This record gives sequence, C-alpha cells and structure tokens, in this order.
Amino acid sequence: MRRKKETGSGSAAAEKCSVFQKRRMQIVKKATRLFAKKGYAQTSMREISKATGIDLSNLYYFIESKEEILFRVFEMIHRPESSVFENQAIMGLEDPAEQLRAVIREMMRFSILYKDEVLLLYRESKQLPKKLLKEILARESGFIRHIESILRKGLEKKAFAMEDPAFTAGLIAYELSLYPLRSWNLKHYSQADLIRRVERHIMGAVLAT
Amino acid sequence: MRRKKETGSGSAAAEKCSVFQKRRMQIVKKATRLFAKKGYAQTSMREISKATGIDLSNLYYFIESKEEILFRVFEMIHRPESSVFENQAIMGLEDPAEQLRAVIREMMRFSILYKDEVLLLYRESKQLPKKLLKEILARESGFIRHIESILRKGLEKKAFAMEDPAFTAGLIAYELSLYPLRSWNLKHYSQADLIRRVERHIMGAVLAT
Amino acid sequence: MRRKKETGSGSAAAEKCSVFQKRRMQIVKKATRLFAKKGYAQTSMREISKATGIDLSNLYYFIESKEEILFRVFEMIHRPESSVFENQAIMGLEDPAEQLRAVIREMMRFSILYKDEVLLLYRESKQLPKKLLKEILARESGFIRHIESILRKGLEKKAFAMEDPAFTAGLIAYELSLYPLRSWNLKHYSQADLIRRVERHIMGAVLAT
Amino acid sequence: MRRKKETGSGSAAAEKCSVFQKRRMQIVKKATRLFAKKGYAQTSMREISKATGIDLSNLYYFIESKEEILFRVFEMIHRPESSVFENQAIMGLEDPAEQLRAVIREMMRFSILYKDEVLLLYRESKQLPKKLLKEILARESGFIRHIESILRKGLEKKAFAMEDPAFTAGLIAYELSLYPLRSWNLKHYSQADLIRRVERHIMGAVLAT
DNA sequence: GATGAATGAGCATTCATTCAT
DNA sequence: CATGAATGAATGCTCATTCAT
Repeated sequence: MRRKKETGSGSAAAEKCSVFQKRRMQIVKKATRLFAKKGYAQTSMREISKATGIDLSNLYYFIESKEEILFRVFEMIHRPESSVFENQAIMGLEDPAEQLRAVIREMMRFSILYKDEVLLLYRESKQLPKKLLKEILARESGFIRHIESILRKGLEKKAFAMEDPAFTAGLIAYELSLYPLRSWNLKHYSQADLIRRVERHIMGAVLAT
Repeated sequence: MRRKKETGSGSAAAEKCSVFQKRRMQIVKKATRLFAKKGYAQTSMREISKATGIDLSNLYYFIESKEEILFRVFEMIHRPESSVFENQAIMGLEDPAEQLRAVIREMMRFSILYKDEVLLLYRESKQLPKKLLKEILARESGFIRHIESILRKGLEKKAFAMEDPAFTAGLIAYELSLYPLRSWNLKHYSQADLIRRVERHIMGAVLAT
Repeated sequence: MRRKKETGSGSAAAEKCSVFQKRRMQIVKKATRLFAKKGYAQTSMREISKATGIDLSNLYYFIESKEEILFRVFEMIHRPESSVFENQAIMGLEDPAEQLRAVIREMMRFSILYKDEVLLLYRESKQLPKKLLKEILARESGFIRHIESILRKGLEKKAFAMEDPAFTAGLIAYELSLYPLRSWNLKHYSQADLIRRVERHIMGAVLAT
Repeated sequence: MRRKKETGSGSAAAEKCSVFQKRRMQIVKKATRLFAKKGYAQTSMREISKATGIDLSNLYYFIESKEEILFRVFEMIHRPESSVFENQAIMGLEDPAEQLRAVIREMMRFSILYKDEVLLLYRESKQLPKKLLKEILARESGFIRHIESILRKGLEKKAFAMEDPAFTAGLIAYELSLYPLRSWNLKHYSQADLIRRVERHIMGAVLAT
C-alpha cells in the first residue's frame, strides 16, 4: 500500500493534490458510514462506488485497495484523538486531577461523537494486515502513555494513589471507549450525564484516599 | 431461523435429540474457533464442514443457517458467564464488598480464559438479526442487573458510594471485558496481576471514602 | 494445486471416481480447443463453462484453478507421446536405423494429429508456475533421453555418425514438432509426404557416410 | 489499424516525423522487453506507459492500439533477419555449401542474440489479426525462399542432395530457431558449440553422399 | 443420514481506451 | 504534447444454500 505519487509541491500541484485528497477523503468518509452500518467485509466496493458516486474503476484511481480504505478510516479516527494532547488549555493545567478530568471529558465527548468510528476500530482492526495494525496500535499506545504521564505527575504530588500507573492508564483509555462499545445499554443517558458518571468513576478509582 | 422440528418427546426421540445436540455442539465449538481466528464473514461453511468432518450438506441437517451457528456460539459463551450467579459460594456471601470482589475475580478468570470468544461477541454481534441480537443483549443485561443488586446492597450498608448503581454496574461489566478487548496491551501481565489490578481499580471507584 | 480427495478404492468408489475424472477430462478437452484457438490468457473461465455446459462455479468442483486446467492439458499431451516408448513393435527392433525411423514416423503422426495441443505446449508453457513447468520439461527430457539411447546404440554399431548424441537427440525431438509450429508453411503437403521428408532429413543427418 | 496521418512531406514535417518515429521506436523496444518477460496479454498499457515514461494517454498519440505495438515488435525483429541476405560477404560466395554454412552461422548468431524476441514471435503471433499475421509470415516466407535458392544452386552443382528443396528450406529455417524455442535444454552449450552442432546437423542432411 | 453436484449471485480488481482540459 | 479522470465491460474465483439420490 505504497502512497500514490503525492504530486510534487508548487501552487498548481498543491491545488491538484488537494482535489485528489478531497476525493479520497470523500471516499473514506462514506466508507466509514458503510463499514459502521454493515461491517467491513459486508460492504462491497460497488456499494462504496454507489455511495460516493465515483465509478468503481475510478475508485481505484484514488485508493489502491479496499484494505487501504479501512486503514485510512482508522487513521482518520486517530487524528482528532491525538489532538487532545496538543490542546494547550488542557496540557497547560497544573493540577493533575484537573488535567485528568479535562482529558476524560474531552475524550468522552470525542468518543460519543465518533461512536461509530471507534466501534469500527474495535470491530474491524483485525482485518488489517499486521503492519498496518501495528501502526494503529502504536497510535493508541501513544495516547495511553500520555495518560500515564498525567497519572505519574499526580502520584508524585500525592494527589493520586495507585499500584501501577501504566496499567491504570490503559484501563482508563479503555473506559473512555465505554459508549461506543456499550451504547445499547446507555441510550437513555444524556451526553453530560454519561461524561460526568464516567469521570466520577475513574476519579474515584484514582484519587488518593 | 425457526428451530428445527425438535422431534417430539418420548424416550426414542430423547436419545436422538441428544445425539443431535451433541453434533450441534460439536459444530458450534469448532465454529467458535474458526470465527475467533478468521472472523465470521471470512469463515466459510465449507471450512466448518472440513473442521467438523461433517459433510457440507449434512451441516444443514443440524443447523439452519450460518447465522444460527453464530447465534449459538454467542449463546454458548453466555452460559458459563451466568453460572457465576448460581455459585452459592459467591452468592451466599454477606459482605457486599467481598461479594463484588468474588464476582470480579470469577468473571476476570472467565474473560481471560474465553478471551477469543468474548472478543467474538463484541466483534461480530452486529451480524445477528435484530431479534437474536436482542436475545444476546438481554442475557448481558441480566448479568448487569446482578451486579447492580450487589452494588445496591453495598449502598444500603454504606459500604459503597456511588451516584447511579445501574450505570456503575454497566461500567463494571464493561471493565471485566478489558482483557479480551485489549490483550495486545496486556501481554506481559500475569493472570493474577491482571485480576488484582482490575479488582483494585473497581473497588477503589466503588468503596465508600 | 493439490489433487482432490481422489476417493478411495473399491468398486463403488471406482465408478464414482471415473465419473469425476470423465468430467475433468471433458473440461480439459474443451479447454484445449479453446486455448488452442484463442490462447490461454484470452480464454475465460466463463467460456470454458459455456463450452462444457458446466456451470462456472461447478467447474471449480472439478478443477482448482484455470492454471490447473492448463497443466492437465499439457499432461494429456505428454501421455500418448511417452507411449511410443512402450510400444513393443518399436522398442523391440534390432536395427537402430529402423528403430529411429519408426520413432520418427510414430511421433510425426502424433504431432500432426495433435498439432494444436503441441503448439499450445510451446506457446503457453510459460504461463505455468515454475514447479509445474519443470514437471512438463522433465517429461520432455525423458523423451529426448530415449532418442539419445537409440542414437548411442547406432553409434556403437557404426550405423550412425555424430559428434554429440545428446544434442542431436534434442534437435531431433525439436524437428518432430515441425508441423505444429510451422503448419502455415506446410499446408499443401500430405501427411505421408510430410513424414517421409522429415524422416529423410533426419536420417540423412544421422546415418554414417 | 490504419497508419497515423504520416504527416505530409517537407523538411519541417520530416523532422517531426523522425521525432515521432524515435518515440515510437522507444515504445516498441520497451514493449518488446515487457512482452518477452511477461507475455503480451499479461503486459498492460499502463506498464508500457511506466516503462517508457510516456503518459498512458500520450501513448495513443504514437500508436493506435496495443495490437499495433505487437505488430511493430514483430516487424522490428524481422528487419535484421532479412539483412543477412543483403550481406555481400555472404551473398557473394560462390560455393553453395560455404554460402549455406555462412547463412546458418549468421542466423544462429542472430537467433541466439534475439532469443527472447524470436520466442515472442512464435508465442504471440496468433494475437495479431489475420492481415497483420500474413504480413509477418510473408517476411518469413521470403527468408525461406532465399535459403531455397541456395539449396537449388547446390543441387544444380550436385553439391547437395535432397528430394524437395522448398521443404528442406522451410525445415532449415525452423532448425535455426532451435535455441529460442528450446533454450531450457541447451543452457550448458557455448554459443560456438551450439552453432557448430546445428551447422553439422544441417549440412549432414543436405550434402550429397 | 450421507453424498456429489448444482445454482446463481456475488466478490475485489484490472483492463484498453477515450475525453476534456 | 501532457494530464487526470472517466468508462464500462471483463477477469478468476468464492459463497451460502439446495437437491436428487
């Protein structure tokens, strides 16, 4: 799944490139919908073609294979996820408890908004070939390490108490996917309630005393 | 997916039925392996036929469709899960904290042992038609209600503290699937460590003060 | 391209087996025609299906891939070819010149009769994967070695004269494919003329003085 | 496959034409390589485009179809072949035996050098439409007639002995393609050995007594 | 109960070629 | 001359399921 030519730079090329990428984005977005609704294997390229309005053969002008679409779907999900840790309003917070709370709220909002996509990630990631799967898991690991560093800061300041911050970070990351994986059981909660309850549960498990 | 004739009653029928069911069990067990390894859609009836040694056409004597196999796979997974709540050694415990701990330990053991099957449940349950999916979710709801009742008992006794025991029960049930859904990140923990850490986390979130 | 189960022995099985093989033979024969007329790559499985009257999917019940068909086509060509050397009327001849003449005549008859198939062998053998190609070439090598042994016998008896009987055997084997590869230039020769002329040419090159 | 406009005459046009032809030559040469390596049907226009560096659409500015490329490939192969008979050093020889030997040596050298191309000719010529195929075969016939005339001269001078010089000429022409068609069996011969052995074989069949 | 064969729709992908710019 | 996009038909192959014996 080598990247396409990724046509040079320069203003003219830049424009063309963006058209190319826009098309690809369009494909990936529509595919996300379809994959979420019917599953990856159950979605045919013909359906993606029909949904995007791009002729089946031309689809292959923008992507190399169905597999590449799945990979790009996952890539797209992870992009905003990691943006949380570039948010200065959050990363600048001094108090680790406040910071953790902010991350939880932000990520819960995200996971509720992109519930289908996150579910897809859990459901279909096995379809990726090993190499690409590793790339996806590496991103998730990065996210977990960020949480871990917050936990460690809290431990130093005696604000938090826990045996194994690496493990707890992983568990917290997992808890933040509650809604996508369990929405059938959470339909009657408002988003605010949901976020507050998860936040409380996690903070209860983490705060000292 | 109407059930088969379920050949009348009477002793002769009963015997046939049990041979019949044994065969079906054999199919479901082999299919579980295959589904877990390759995914539901990627496993063909021919492969199931080859794995069980039952001729492709005869497979349809024991099950009505591929979908039914998936349903029975899920059914089989849920059976031991619910047996926890028939375990008198656990259900007889007076102290809600002890009882919750026992349930956590038992379920963690189970989810680690049947990691592939539980993952399957999350991954492929959407493939079921609505009716059967509801049946599966109903079982899970029953499990959650059992946890909830333990939590409520703990609240009454002021051993536990939480805003919404129904929600917390759901979240705990979810946390107990940590290993199947996140094993890639937990490979270097021993089973005992894993169980202890999850137990601590949950109890930390639930115990009063 | 593993062989199918090749169902056991026993009279009942034997009958079934032969039906299976008859079907396969039917496929291979029709495919030979089509490959000869249009080329291997240009002949679609759908055409083979139509020509044999066997449904496209059922075709794959009898063969594993298009490639297997090609292999079996070649196999079928080689079978009668090697039968020349089991022909006692020929192999029993004392005089090497007579024996060589008999082989030439026999093989020419064969190559004229199976001109399309032999041409196919030259034209499409590259389409086979290495392993199968080697199998085919090994058969041809066996044929060449048979000729070589006749030449050597003739050399011993001073009936033949040549520098390198292995080379000459290969060249003779090649000359015997004249008609399939050059029929466009030989249309106005009768089979008898053709055979006699090739025989003379080869004998002229091989006989002492 | 009508030829392109063949833009008029005149000096300006002539220049254009030669650039045009150079490009076309470049295409044909690269295509020869590809066709030889992968086969005609298995080589896509996209590959030819990539190999030549000429954009896929622009390819069609220089050639009318993939078929035309194949035709020009064959045409190019035949050009040096026929040059043997314009070679005065050879055509001027008085002794027919010497002349035949010279032709054999020259053509063997050629067929060894262009083994892939000659093989291509045998393998893929059927892909051509009848009209173009005839054009190719006509060239080959011309070559055969040249050999025939040498043979006839030898017959007159009683240097050669044969029943049917036209037939023998065809057979000799065929023998000269030994290496391209049988190289798998001739790998361990040096070019000189190969040439000498073929020469001896043919001369043995042709010389009087 | 077991078996071989049938059915027909579906799959991802690739092709030579053309067109508008 | 060059480019990106379009077209639409074709490719080999697999599928769940059924049927006649």
